[in-house]
Amino acid sequence: MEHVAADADIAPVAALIADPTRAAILTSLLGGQALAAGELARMAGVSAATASAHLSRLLDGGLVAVVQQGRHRYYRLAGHEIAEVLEVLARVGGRPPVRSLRQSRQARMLEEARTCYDHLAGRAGVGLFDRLRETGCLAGEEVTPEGERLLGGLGVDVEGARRARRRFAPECLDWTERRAHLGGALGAAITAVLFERGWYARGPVPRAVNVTEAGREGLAALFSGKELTSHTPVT
Amino acid sequence: MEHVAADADIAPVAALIADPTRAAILTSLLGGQALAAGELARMAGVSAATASAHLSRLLDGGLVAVVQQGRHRYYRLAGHEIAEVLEVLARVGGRPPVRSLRQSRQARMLEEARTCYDHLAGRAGVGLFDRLRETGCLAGEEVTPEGERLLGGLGVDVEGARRARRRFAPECLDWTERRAHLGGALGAAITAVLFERGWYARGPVPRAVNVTEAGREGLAALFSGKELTSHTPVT
DNA sequence: CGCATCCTTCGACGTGCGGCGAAACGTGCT
DNA sequence: AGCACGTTTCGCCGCACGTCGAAGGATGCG
Repeated sequence: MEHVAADADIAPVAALIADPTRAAILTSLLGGQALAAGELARMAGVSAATASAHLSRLLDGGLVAVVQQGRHRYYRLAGHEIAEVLEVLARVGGRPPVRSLRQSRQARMLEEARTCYDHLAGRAGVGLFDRLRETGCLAGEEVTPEGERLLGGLGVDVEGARRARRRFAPECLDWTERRAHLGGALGAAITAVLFERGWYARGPVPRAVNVTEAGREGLAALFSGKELTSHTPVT
Repeated sequence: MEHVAADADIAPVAALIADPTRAAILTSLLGGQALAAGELARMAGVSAATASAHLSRLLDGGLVAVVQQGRHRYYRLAGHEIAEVLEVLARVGGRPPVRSLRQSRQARMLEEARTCYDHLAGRAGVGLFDRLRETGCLAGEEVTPEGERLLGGLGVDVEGARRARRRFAPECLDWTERRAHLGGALGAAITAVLFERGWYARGPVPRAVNVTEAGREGLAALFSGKELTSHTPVT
């Protein structure tokens, strides 16, 4: 390299992400939750030994951080910049193959609404998140009294989610929308209710979901200030 | 992989960047200029055969694009998203040690005005391109009679550029501005004149250039409707 | 204490991939 | 046509790395 700015070596970092198993581990961690080494091994579909080796490399590569808790070791992404890298990488990685019509239809469905781990993502996911914020149901990582009333009326066990071992209401980066949607225990609880009520239904494509007619109406009513079971106006 | 996001495979893209030689090639291309295969081989410090293999993989990985010109094959990054990936990757891989003041100053200089292969790029480059379009000197890939008069008065050999083997007046994507500037034979011819007249001067940093006082005045006069040598008003 | 669980280290195996030289291909120059 | 040059293709070699089973610490529970 003679003339060009001697930039940072990007190769080592890229190499860490380049392995499919490590990539699976990292994307599993993208939700923001810290996961135990064993869980990550299962998710990536490799033995514990293999996962351990990968986590070791990711660790001293500075891509993940670890917290020991009892006999578990919980790994998480080392910072939001790491999530950024994965996001932008996914964007170009997803592109180039000029997908078939069938695939592009599926891709559009996934962009519209899908499950991310166990909560809602895509346009539907960030939309829901935005509305919860706008209406003052969510403030930071906490549910306001107002939100507690609205979600409780829906049938969401907010208290149960709060007691769960996972993080309560973390933001989860959405790669198709480049914005946050609701993850964690609360995101999962809400999503579960949406399915129970039949407001969302799983589609033919693996992670794709569709809003039902009932869901459209229910959500509109929910955020237009009407209670669901009773008729007491809000605010 | 059973439940977790099977989003876009980031691993294959990362793998393409993971090799030091390919990383060197890609960062060499980050300047925006299209470089010949042989040049890239020299820069990366490998044989032509090796570089060719890498370029081939980068090509069908969709990271670079190629333009054949005579017996040369000029490679460039496939798009601004690729540049983005490299930047972000460099951000986390590169020692967070914030760039020195000296380096950030250099970076700003490059954003303002630089040479892209042999023509003007950066804010100055796209600005010049915009003005040529606005004033009706350029229409598509052609120079209008009006443009011919203006450029001819400047001292640009438009006819010579038109006879050149390279493309006459292609748009060249500018990474820092994310917009087009003027490349090709005409872009090079104009840039050459700007240097001859002393309107632009090369700076201490490799590809950086600076507009001179004479250049500021000359360009202002040029586009305000005044001829340079004669005094015949335009339009 | 002793056992179970979780995680890591060790040793060994297979393969994938980057490297080069030589030859083939295509294009421009005379 | 013939030569020169840039680029790609073709073998071939060697190393690095991902994989696993088994053994070796840790830690928590009864």
